[in-house]
Amino acid sequence: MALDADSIARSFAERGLRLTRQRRAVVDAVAAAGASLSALQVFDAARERCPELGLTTVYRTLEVLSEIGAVRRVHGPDHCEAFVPAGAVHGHTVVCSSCGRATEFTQCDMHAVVDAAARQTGYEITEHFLQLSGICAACNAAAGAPGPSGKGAG
Amino acid sequence: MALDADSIARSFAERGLRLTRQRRAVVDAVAAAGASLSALQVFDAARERCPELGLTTVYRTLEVLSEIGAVRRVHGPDHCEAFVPAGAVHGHTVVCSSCGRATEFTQCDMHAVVDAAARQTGYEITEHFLQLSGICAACNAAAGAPGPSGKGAG
DNA sequence: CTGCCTACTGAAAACGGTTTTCAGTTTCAG
DNA sequence: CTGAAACTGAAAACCGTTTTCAGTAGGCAG
Ligand SMILES: [Mn+2]
Ligand SMILES: [Mn+2]
Ligand SMILES: [Zn+2]
Ligand SMILES: [Zn+2]
Repeated sequence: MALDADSIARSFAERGLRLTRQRRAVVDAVAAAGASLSALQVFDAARERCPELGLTTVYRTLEVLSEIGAVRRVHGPDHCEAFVPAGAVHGHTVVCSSCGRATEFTQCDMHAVVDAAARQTGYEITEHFLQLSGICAACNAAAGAPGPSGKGAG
Repeated sequence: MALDADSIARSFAERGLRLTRQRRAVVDAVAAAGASLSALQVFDAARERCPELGLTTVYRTLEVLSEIGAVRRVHGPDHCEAFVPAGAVHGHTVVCSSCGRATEFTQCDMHAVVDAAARQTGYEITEHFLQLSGICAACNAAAGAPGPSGKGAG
């Protein structure tokens, strides 16, 4: 289930849920963000579109979006951190350790790794959770040349 | 840094930390567990060896063990969940979705996957967080048909 | 031994993100 | 219109974790 308006609307309808103005604001805020967002950041962003929105509704909506696969959670090494839009049924997230930008990737042929792990541990492996981090193209370019430094986190 | 008594003792000493009875109880509890343990579960297990142990000390000790790489955090799809002993400098965890047993694996040749992700996203990838789940050998055996002939593994 | 310094401790309080409760409000079918 | 069900935000409750604090343990110099 992707994070486009139509799919969302359909998923909500299927569950007997209404796609209210508040919920739309949350969806739009997550979709518009290029980076992963905490619940509070979603709240702040969404309130610019819908000032009377409450934090409670943000949590409730993110929960639904997570259930229908429209957003994915990002885990840091220490904490459960944030949400990112999920565009593909099976996809993973690369997070830029410099600026926080999050991008989805879908080319994850894990057969070799999964086979090796199965052989080593004796488990029958059914799922993989993979999350990469690195430097995004923009940050990489900025690091090599002087110029208008964007938003940096570091 | 592995989770054996000597390495732990050395790492603690290097940091000017004392390896007290309470801390030893925490280390032993994590090391003895075959599954991932939450802080509270560590507390319960460790108190059998050291009844006057406090929860505060468990958190403080797990923090140190995490810093020196003797334990690793396990993330669930929704939550940051638990701690597992870490035996290798670079290793990952397979968690049994049936019994919770956690096993470490080290054969994670991610070159192909990382290259594909880099090509797809334009990121320069520097780290990977990978966590597998599936069914451990014991659970697989128990779930299979009681007869010796009809065992289906996948 | 004594005294001193620092690491360490658990109980209790504080903290902070999340969930629940509650008393309305909105939406929609009939 | 009426009534049912979904939905809402504010406030309270919740709960795992961290901080505070007053005291304890242990190594070491004298
Ligand atoms: Mn994948
Ligand atoms: Mn690896
Ligand atoms: Zn970046
Ligand atoms: Zn199992």
